[in-house]
Amino acid sequence: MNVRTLCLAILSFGESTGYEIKKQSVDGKFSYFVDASFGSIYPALARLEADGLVTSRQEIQPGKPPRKIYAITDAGQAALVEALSEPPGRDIFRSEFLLIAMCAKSLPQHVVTGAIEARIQAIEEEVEQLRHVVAELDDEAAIWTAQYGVTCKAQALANLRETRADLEKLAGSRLSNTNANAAE
Amino acid sequence: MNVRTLCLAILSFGESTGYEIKKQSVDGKFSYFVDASFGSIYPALARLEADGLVTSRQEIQPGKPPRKIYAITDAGQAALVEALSEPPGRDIFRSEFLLIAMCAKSLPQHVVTGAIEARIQAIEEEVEQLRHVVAELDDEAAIWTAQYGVTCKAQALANLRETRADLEKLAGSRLSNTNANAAE
DNA sequence: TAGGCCATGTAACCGGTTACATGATTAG
DNA sequence: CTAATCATGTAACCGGTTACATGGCCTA
Repeated sequence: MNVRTLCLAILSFGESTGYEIKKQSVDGKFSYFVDASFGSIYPALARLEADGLVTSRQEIQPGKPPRKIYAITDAGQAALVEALSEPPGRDIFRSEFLLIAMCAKSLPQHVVTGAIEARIQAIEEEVEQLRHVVAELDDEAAIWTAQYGVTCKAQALANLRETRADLEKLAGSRLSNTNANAAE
Repeated sequence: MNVRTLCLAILSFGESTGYEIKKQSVDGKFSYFVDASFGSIYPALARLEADGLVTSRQEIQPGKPPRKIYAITDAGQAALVEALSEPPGRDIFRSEFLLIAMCAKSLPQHVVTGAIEARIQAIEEEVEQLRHVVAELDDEAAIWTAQYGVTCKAQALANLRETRADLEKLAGSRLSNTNANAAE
Protein backbone atom coordinates (compact mmCIF):
# COMPACT_ATOMS: atom_id res chain seq x y z
CA MET A 1 0.00 0.00 0.00
CA ASN A 2 2.44 2.65 1.10
CA VAL A 3 4.99 4.03 -1.29
CA ARG A 4 7.97 2.47 0.48
CA THR A 5 6.69 -1.06 -0.06
CA LEU A 6 5.83 -0.19 -3.64
CA CYS A 7 9.39 1.02 -4.27
CA LEU A 8 10.81 -2.14 -2.75
CA ALA A 9 8.53 -4.27 -4.93
CA ILE A 10 9.59 -2.49 -8.10
CA LEU A 11 13.25 -2.61 -7.14
CA SER A 12 12.94 -6.36 -6.51
CA PHE A 13 12.65 -6.69 -10.29
CA GLY A 14 15.89 -4.85 -10.83
CA GLU A 15 17.71 -1.57 -10.36
CA SER A 16 15.84 1.60 -11.06
CA THR A 17 15.75 5.33 -10.48
CA GLY A 18 13.10 7.43 -8.77
CA TYR A 19 12.13 8.83 -12.12
CA GLU A 20 11.65 5.39 -13.65
CA ILE A 21 9.69 4.12 -10.67
CA LYS A 22 7.31 7.00 -11.05
CA LYS A 23 6.89 6.34 -14.77
CA GLN A 24 6.27 2.66 -14.21
CA SER A 25 3.66 3.24 -11.57
CA VAL A 26 1.87 5.89 -13.63
CA ASP A 27 2.19 4.66 -17.23
CA GLY A 28 3.93 1.34 -17.03
CA LYS A 29 3.62 -2.19 -15.80
CA PHE A 30 2.22 -1.29 -12.42
CA SER A 31 0.01 1.58 -13.40
CA TYR A 32 -3.29 -0.17 -13.10
CA PHE A 33 -3.23 -1.09 -9.46
CA VAL A 34 -0.75 1.30 -7.86
CA ASP A 35 0.08 4.97 -8.08
CA ALA A 36 2.72 7.35 -6.81
CA SER A 37 4.07 10.82 -7.43
CA PHE A 38 7.57 12.27 -7.28
CA GLY A 39 6.74 13.98 -4.03
CA SER A 40 6.22 10.63 -2.37
CA ILE A 41 8.75 8.46 -4.21
CA TYR A 42 11.89 10.51 -3.63
CA PRO A 43 11.43 10.83 0.12
CA ALA A 44 10.48 7.14 0.27
CA LEU A 45 13.69 6.12 -1.49
CA ALA A 46 15.75 8.37 0.76
CA ARG A 47 14.24 6.76 3.81
CA LEU A 48 14.68 3.25 2.43
CA GLU A 49 18.36 4.03 1.88
CA ALA A 50 18.72 5.42 5.39
CA ASP A 51 17.19 2.18 6.68
CA GLY A 52 19.63 0.09 4.65
CA LEU A 53 16.89 -1.52 2.56
CA VAL A 54 18.25 -0.11 -0.69
CA THR A 55 21.59 1.21 -1.93
CA SER A 56 22.23 3.85 -4.52
CA ARG A 57 24.94 4.80 -6.95
CA GLN A 58 25.24 7.85 -9.10
CA GLU A 59 25.53 7.55 -12.86
CA ILE A 60 26.77 10.67 -14.60
CA GLN A 61 25.54 10.96 -18.14
CA PRO A 62 26.85 13.69 -20.43
CA GLY A 63 24.24 16.29 -21.29
CA LYS A 64 21.66 14.83 -18.95
CA PRO A 65 21.12 15.13 -15.22
CA PRO A 66 22.91 12.40 -13.27
CA ARG A 67 20.77 9.39 -12.41
CA LYS A 68 20.63 7.98 -8.94
CA ILE A 69 20.25 4.26 -9.42
CA TYR A 70 18.75 2.34 -6.56
CA ALA A 71 19.15 -1.36 -5.87
CA ILE A 72 17.42 -3.48 -3.26
CA THR A 73 19.52 -5.09 -0.51
CA ASP A 74 19.02 -8.45 1.17
CA ALA A 75 17.48 -6.65 4.11
CA GLY A 76 15.21 -4.88 1.66
CA GLN A 77 14.11 -8.18 0.11
CA ALA A 78 13.39 -9.53 3.54
CA ALA A 79 11.42 -6.40 4.45
CA LEU A 80 9.45 -6.70 1.22
CA VAL A 81 8.56 -10.31 1.92
CA GLU A 82 7.57 -9.41 5.43
CA ALA A 83 5.40 -6.51 4.28
CA LEU A 84 3.65 -8.63 1.64
CA SER A 85 3.22 -11.58 3.99
CA GLU A 86 0.80 -9.91 6.32
CA PRO A 87 -2.82 -10.17 5.14
CA PRO A 88 -3.41 -7.66 2.36
CA GLY A 89 -5.88 -4.84 2.82
CA ARG A 90 -9.02 -4.78 0.73
CA ASP A 91 -8.80 -3.70 -2.87
CA ILE A 92 -9.90 -0.13 -3.30
CA PHE A 93 -12.08 1.00 -6.15
CA ARG A 94 -13.14 4.62 -6.49
CA SER A 95 -15.22 5.72 -9.45
CA GLU A 96 -16.54 9.16 -10.22
CA PHE A 97 -18.10 7.65 -13.29
CA LEU A 98 -20.29 5.34 -11.21
CA LEU A 99 -21.31 8.27 -9.03
CA ILE A 100 -22.54 9.95 -12.20
CA ALA A 101 -24.26 6.73 -13.27
CA MET A 102 -25.98 6.46 -9.92
CA CYS A 103 -27.29 10.00 -10.22
CA ALA A 104 -28.23 9.59 -13.89
CA LYS A 105 -31.86 10.47 -13.31
CA SER A 106 -30.92 13.89 -11.98
CA LEU A 107 -28.46 14.66 -14.76
CA PRO A 108 -28.96 15.89 -18.31
CA GLN A 109 -28.63 13.15 -20.94
CA HIS A 110 -25.56 14.67 -22.55
CA VAL A 111 -23.69 14.54 -19.25
CA VAL A 112 -24.45 10.84 -18.80
CA THR A 113 -23.65 10.01 -22.42
CA GLY A 114 -20.47 12.06 -22.24
CA ALA A 115 -19.38 10.28 -19.07
CA ILE A 116 -20.06 6.86 -20.61
CA GLU A 117 -18.14 7.70 -23.73
CA ALA A 118 -15.22 9.09 -21.76
CA ARG A 119 -15.21 5.98 -19.60
CA ILE A 120 -15.30 3.65 -22.60
CA GLN A 121 -12.43 5.46 -24.22
CA ALA A 122 -10.45 5.45 -21.00
CA ILE A 123 -10.88 1.68 -20.54
CA GLU A 124 -10.00 1.07 -24.20
CA GLU A 125 -6.75 2.95 -23.74
CA GLU A 126 -5.99 1.16 -20.50
CA VAL A 127 -6.58 -2.26 -22.07
CA GLU A 128 -4.49 -1.36 -25.09
CA GLN A 129 -1.67 -0.13 -22.91
CA LEU A 130 -1.84 -3.15 -20.60
CA ARG A 131 -1.62 -5.43 -23.64
CA HIS A 132 1.65 -3.74 -24.56
CA VAL A 133 2.85 -4.23 -21.02
CA VAL A 134 2.02 -7.94 -21.15
CA ALA A 135 3.92 -8.30 -24.41
CA GLU A 136 7.03 -6.63 -23.04
CA LEU A 137 7.21 -8.24 -19.60
CA ASP A 138 9.41 -11.23 -18.95
CA ASP A 139 8.52 -12.14 -15.38
CA GLU A 140 5.70 -14.70 -15.45
CA ALA A 141 4.09 -13.46 -12.25
CA ALA A 142 4.06 -9.90 -13.55
CA ILE A 143 2.59 -11.19 -16.81
CA TRP A 144 -0.12 -13.05 -14.87
CA THR A 145 -0.95 -9.84 -13.00
CA ALA A 146 -1.14 -7.69 -16.11
CA GLN A 147 -3.09 -10.37 -17.97
CA TYR A 148 -5.59 -10.56 -15.14
CA GLY A 149 -6.00 -6.82 -15.49
CA VAL A 150 -6.51 -7.05 -19.24
CA THR A 151 -9.20 -9.69 -18.84
CA CYS A 152 -11.10 -7.86 -16.11
CA LYS A 153 -10.93 -4.52 -17.87
CA ALA A 154 -11.97 -5.98 -21.21
CA GLN A 155 -14.98 -7.58 -19.56
CA ALA A 156 -15.89 -4.36 -17.76
CA LEU A 157 -15.73 -2.63 -21.13
CA ALA A 158 -17.98 -5.23 -22.75
CA ASN A 159 -20.48 -4.94 -19.90
CA LEU A 160 -20.57 -1.19 -20.25
CA ARG A 161 -21.13 -1.41 -24.00
CA GLU A 162 -23.93 -3.91 -23.54
CA THR A 163 -25.82 -2.03 -20.85
CA ARG A 164 -25.10 1.63 -21.53
CA ALA A 165 -28.37 2.10 -23.42
CA ASP A 166 -30.34 1.11 -20.31
CA LEU A 167 -28.60 3.79 -18.30
CA GLU A 168 -28.93 6.44 -20.98
CA LYS A 169 -32.66 5.83 -21.13
CA LEU A 170 -32.92 6.86 -17.48
CA ALA A 171 -30.87 10.02 -17.82
CA GLY A 172 -32.70 13.22 -17.02
CA SER A 173 -35.93 11.57 -15.89
CA ARG A 174 -35.78 13.32 -12.50
CA LEU A 175 -34.52 16.63 -13.87
CA SER A 176 -36.12 19.55 -12.05
CA ASN A 177 -36.32 23.12 -13.42
CA THR A 178 -33.61 24.10 -11.03
CA ASN A 179 -31.27 21.52 -12.43
CA ALA A 180 -32.16 22.32 -15.99
CA ASN A 181 -31.11 25.90 -15.37
CA ALA A 182 -27.96 24.90 -13.58
CA ALA A 183 -27.05 22.55 -16.39
CA GLU A 184 -26.87 25.33 -18.99
CA MET B 1 -14.64 12.41 -5.54
CA ASN B 2 -14.59 14.63 -2.49
CA VAL B 3 -16.82 13.89 0.45
CA ARG B 4 -19.01 16.96 -0.02
CA THR B 5 -20.14 15.85 -3.48
CA LEU B 6 -20.66 12.36 -2.16
CA CYS B 7 -22.92 13.64 0.60
CA LEU B 8 -24.91 15.70 -1.88
CA ALA B 9 -25.30 12.67 -4.14
CA ILE B 10 -26.57 10.49 -1.32
CA LEU B 11 -28.89 13.21 -0.04
CA SER B 12 -30.31 13.62 -3.56
CA PHE B 13 -31.94 10.22 -2.99
CA GLY B 14 -33.63 11.43 0.18
CA GLU B 15 -33.06 12.75 3.66
CA SER B 16 -30.38 11.15 5.76
CA THR B 17 -28.12 11.61 8.75
CA GLY B 18 -24.34 11.68 8.92
CA TYR B 19 -24.42 8.32 10.60
CA GLU B 20 -26.51 6.76 7.83
CA ILE B 21 -24.40 8.32 5.09
CA LYS B 22 -21.34 6.73 6.61
CA LYS B 23 -23.04 3.36 6.83
CA GLN B 24 -24.23 3.51 3.24
CA SER B 25 -20.82 4.43 1.90
CA VAL B 26 -19.07 1.73 3.92
CA ASP B 27 -21.54 -1.18 3.94
CA GLY B 28 -24.44 -0.11 1.79
CA LYS B 29 -25.46 0.80 -1.70
CA PHE B 30 -22.49 2.99 -2.44
CA SER B 31 -19.82 0.99 -0.70
CA TYR B 32 -18.18 -0.47 -3.74
CA PHE B 33 -17.06 2.71 -5.44
CA VAL B 34 -16.93 5.32 -2.70
CA ASP B 35 -15.77 5.55 0.88
CA ALA B 36 -15.90 8.00 3.75
CA SER B 37 -15.38 8.14 7.49
CA PHE B 38 -17.12 10.08 10.24
CA GLY B 39 -14.19 12.43 10.47
CA SER B 40 -14.79 13.59 6.92
CA ILE B 41 -18.58 13.33 6.70
CA TYR B 42 -19.59 15.45 9.69
CA PRO B 43 -17.41 18.42 8.76
CA ALA B 44 -18.56 18.07 5.13
CA LEU B 45 -22.22 18.23 6.16
CA ALA B 46 -21.56 21.22 8.39
CA ARG B 47 -19.94 23.06 5.54
CA LEU B 48 -22.69 22.11 3.11
CA GLU B 49 -25.21 23.54 5.52
CA ALA B 50 -23.20 26.72 5.96
CA ASP B 51 -23.16 27.05 2.16
CA GLY B 52 -26.93 26.59 1.98
CA LEU B 53 -26.68 23.38 -0.04
CA VAL B 54 -28.40 21.29 2.61
CA THR B 55 -30.72 21.97 5.54
CA SER B 56 -31.00 20.06 8.78
CA ARG B 57 -33.58 19.40 11.42
CA GLN B 58 -33.21 17.70 14.73
CA GLU B 59 -35.23 14.63 15.61
CA ILE B 60 -35.31 13.80 19.27
CA GLN B 61 -35.81 10.12 19.95
CA PRO B 62 -36.40 8.82 23.43
CA GLY B 63 -33.53 6.75 24.76
CA LYS B 64 -31.33 7.42 21.75
CA PRO B 65 -29.12 10.33 20.78
CA PRO B 66 -30.97 12.91 18.71
CA ARG B 67 -30.60 12.55 14.97
CA LYS B 68 -29.67 15.46 12.78
CA ILE B 69 -31.51 14.85 9.56
CA TYR B 70 -30.12 16.53 6.48
CA ALA B 71 -32.02 17.34 3.29
CA ILE B 72 -30.66 18.69 0.03
CA THR B 73 -31.81 22.13 -1.13
CA ASP B 74 -32.43 23.33 -4.68
CA ALA B 75 -29.07 25.05 -4.57
CA GLY B 76 -27.59 21.76 -3.43
CA GLN B 77 -29.19 19.88 -6.33
CA ALA B 78 -27.79 22.47 -8.71
CA ALA B 79 -24.34 22.20 -7.13
CA LEU B 80 -24.49 18.41 -7.43
CA VAL B 81 -25.39 18.58 -11.11
CA GLU B 82 -22.63 21.07 -11.68
CA ALA B 83 -20.07 18.94 -9.86
CA LEU B 84 -21.04 15.79 -11.75
CA SER B 85 -21.20 17.59 -15.09
CA GLU B 86 -17.53 18.33 -15.33
CA PRO B 87 -15.55 15.47 -16.87
CA PRO B 88 -15.04 12.76 -14.26
CA GLY B 89 -11.58 11.85 -13.07
CA ARG B 90 -10.19 8.42 -13.87
CA ASP B 91 -11.40 5.46 -11.90
CA ILE B 92 -8.96 4.50 -9.22
CA PHE B 93 -8.06 0.91 -8.47
CA ARG B 94 -5.57 0.02 -5.77
CA SER B 95 -4.79 -3.58 -4.99
CA GLU B 96 -2.40 -4.95 -2.45
CA PHE B 97 -3.39 -8.37 -3.62
CA LEU B 98 -2.08 -7.71 -7.12
CA LEU B 99 1.15 -6.39 -5.64
CA ILE B 100 1.53 -9.74 -3.92
CA ALA B 101 0.65 -11.52 -7.17
CA MET B 102 3.25 -9.55 -9.03
CA CYS B 103 5.91 -10.50 -6.51
CA ALA B 104 4.75 -14.13 -6.32
CA LYS B 105 8.13 -15.50 -7.33
CA SER B 106 9.79 -13.89 -4.33
CA LEU B 107 7.16 -15.03 -1.86
CA PRO B 108 6.57 -18.35 -0.09
CA GLN B 109 3.75 -20.38 -1.62
CA HIS B 110 1.58 -20.20 1.46
CA VAL B 111 1.60 -16.41 1.34
CA VAL B 112 0.45 -16.40 -2.29
CA THR B 113 -2.17 -19.06 -1.71
CA GLY B 114 -3.38 -17.29 1.40
CA ALA B 115 -3.69 -14.01 -0.44
CA ILE B 116 -5.62 -15.65 -3.28
CA GLU B 117 -7.98 -17.34 -0.88
CA ALA B 118 -8.54 -14.15 1.10
CA ARG B 119 -9.18 -12.26 -2.12
CA ILE B 120 -11.65 -14.87 -3.37
CA GLN B 121 -13.53 -14.78 -0.13
CA ALA B 122 -13.56 -10.99 -0.10
CA ILE B 123 -14.98 -10.80 -3.63
CA GLU B 124 -17.56 -13.46 -2.82
CA GLU B 125 -18.76 -11.41 0.13
CA GLU B 126 -18.79 -8.23 -1.90
CA VAL B 127 -20.82 -9.84 -4.68
CA GLU B 128 -23.23 -11.34 -2.19
CA GLN B 129 -23.68 -8.03 -0.45
CA LEU B 130 -24.10 -6.11 -3.70
CA ARG B 131 -26.79 -8.60 -4.76
CA HIS B 132 -28.72 -7.71 -1.61
CA VAL B 133 -28.26 -4.04 -2.43
CA VAL B 134 -29.61 -4.55 -5.94
CA ALA B 135 -32.64 -6.37 -4.57
CA GLU B 136 -33.45 -3.61 -2.12
CA LEU B 137 -32.88 -0.56 -4.29
CA ASP B 138 -35.76 1.15 -6.04
CA ASP B 139 -33.99 3.77 -8.14
CA GLU B 140 -33.27 2.28 -11.57
CA ALA B 141 -30.03 4.18 -12.06
CA ALA B 142 -28.77 3.03 -8.69
CA ILE B 143 -29.79 -0.52 -9.61
CA TRP B 144 -27.91 -0.24 -12.91
CA THR B 145 -24.83 0.89 -11.01
CA ALA B 146 -24.96 -1.88 -8.45
CA GLN B 147 -25.74 -4.47 -11.13
CA TYR B 148 -22.75 -3.32 -13.15
CA GLY B 149 -20.69 -3.85 -10.04
CA VAL B 150 -22.10 -7.33 -9.48
CA THR B 151 -21.32 -8.35 -13.05
CA CYS B 152 -17.77 -7.01 -13.04
CA LYS B 153 -16.96 -8.46 -9.66
CA ALA B 154 -18.43 -11.85 -10.50
CA GLN B 155 -16.32 -11.99 -13.65
CA ALA B 156 -13.21 -10.94 -11.76
CA LEU B 157 -13.92 -13.75 -9.32
CA ALA B 158 -14.34 -16.28 -12.12
CA ASN B 159 -11.10 -15.14 -13.75
CA LEU B 160 -9.26 -15.52 -10.48
CA ARG B 161 -10.64 -19.03 -9.94
CA GLU B 162 -9.65 -20.08 -13.46
CA THR B 163 -6.11 -18.76 -13.40
CA ARG B 164 -5.04 -19.01 -9.78
CA ALA B 165 -3.25 -22.30 -10.33
CA ASP B 166 -0.94 -20.64 -12.86
CA LEU B 167 0.06 -18.05 -10.31
CA GLU B 168 0.48 -20.54 -7.50
CA LYS B 169 2.83 -22.59 -9.67
CA LEU B 170 5.17 -19.59 -9.82
CA ALA B 171 5.15 -18.86 -6.12
CA GLY B 172 8.51 -19.12 -4.40
CA SER B 173 10.52 -19.81 -7.55
CA ARG B 174 12.82 -16.87 -6.85
CA LEU B 175 13.00 -17.42 -3.12
CA SER B 176 16.47 -16.70 -1.77
CA ASN B 177 17.82 -17.99 1.55
CA THR B 178 17.44 -14.53 2.99
CA ASN B 179 13.76 -14.51 2.17
CA ALA B 180 13.27 -18.03 3.39
CA ASN B 181 14.60 -16.97 6.76
CA ALA B 182 12.56 -13.82 6.87
CA ALA B 183 9.43 -15.77 6.02
CA GLU B 184 9.64 -17.92 9.12
C1' DT C 1 11.14 29.22 -29.58
C1' DA C 2 7.97 26.89 -27.06
C1' DG C 3 7.14 22.86 -24.96
C1' DG C 4 8.21 18.29 -23.62
C1' DC C 5 11.49 14.93 -21.78
C1' DC C 6 15.06 13.70 -18.56
C1' DA C 7 16.13 13.96 -13.62
C1' DT C 8 16.17 15.13 -8.64
C1' DG C 9 14.58 17.22 -4.90
C1' DT C 10 11.87 20.42 -1.36
C1' DA C 11 7.99 22.67 0.95
C1' DA C 12 3.49 24.07 1.59
C1' DC C 13 -0.75 22.49 1.80
C1' DC C 14 -4.84 19.60 2.35
C1' DG C 15 -8.12 16.00 2.59
C1' DG C 16 -8.95 12.39 5.11
C1' DT C 17 -8.04 8.90 8.82
C1' DT C 18 -7.57 7.60 13.57
C1' DA C 19 -8.53 8.19 17.94
C1' DC C 20 -10.89 10.31 21.49
C1' DA C 21 -15.01 12.22 24.13
C1' DT C 22 -19.82 11.34 25.47
C1' DG C 23 -23.69 8.50 26.75
C1' DA C 24 -27.91 5.74 26.69
C1' DT C 25 -29.83 1.25 25.06
C1' DT C 26 -29.91 -3.40 23.78
C1' DA C 27 -28.19 -7.95 22.82
C1' DG C 28 -25.20 -11.76 24.04
C1' DC D 1 -21.09 -7.52 32.55
C1' DT D 2 -19.34 -6.68 28.17
C1' DA D 3 -19.69 -5.42 23.68
C1' DA D 4 -22.08 -3.55 20.06
C1' DT D 5 -25.29 -0.14 18.06
C1' DC D 6 -26.98 4.38 17.73
C1' DA D 7 -25.34 9.13 17.16
C1' DT D 8 -22.56 13.40 16.84
C1' DG D 9 -18.64 15.79 16.93
C1' DT D 10 -13.43 17.42 17.57
C1' DA D 11 -8.40 17.39 17.16
C1' DA D 12 -4.08 15.58 16.19
C1' DC D 13 -1.73 13.57 12.88
C1' DC D 14 0.00 11.87 8.44
C1' DG D 15 0.63 10.36 3.84
C1' DG D 16 0.50 12.09 -0.31
C1' DT D 17 -0.35 15.73 -3.87
C1' DT D 18 0.71 20.06 -6.06
C1' DA D 19 3.65 23.30 -7.14
C1' DC D 20 8.06 25.14 -7.34
C1' DA D 21 13.23 25.25 -8.27
C1' DT D 22 16.86 23.92 -11.61
C1' DG D 23 18.68 23.12 -16.16
C1' DG D 24 20.29 21.02 -20.43
C1' DC D 25 18.76 18.56 -24.58
C1' DC D 26 15.69 17.49 -28.28
C1' DT D 27 11.68 17.91 -31.19
C1' DA D 28 7.79 20.32 -33.55
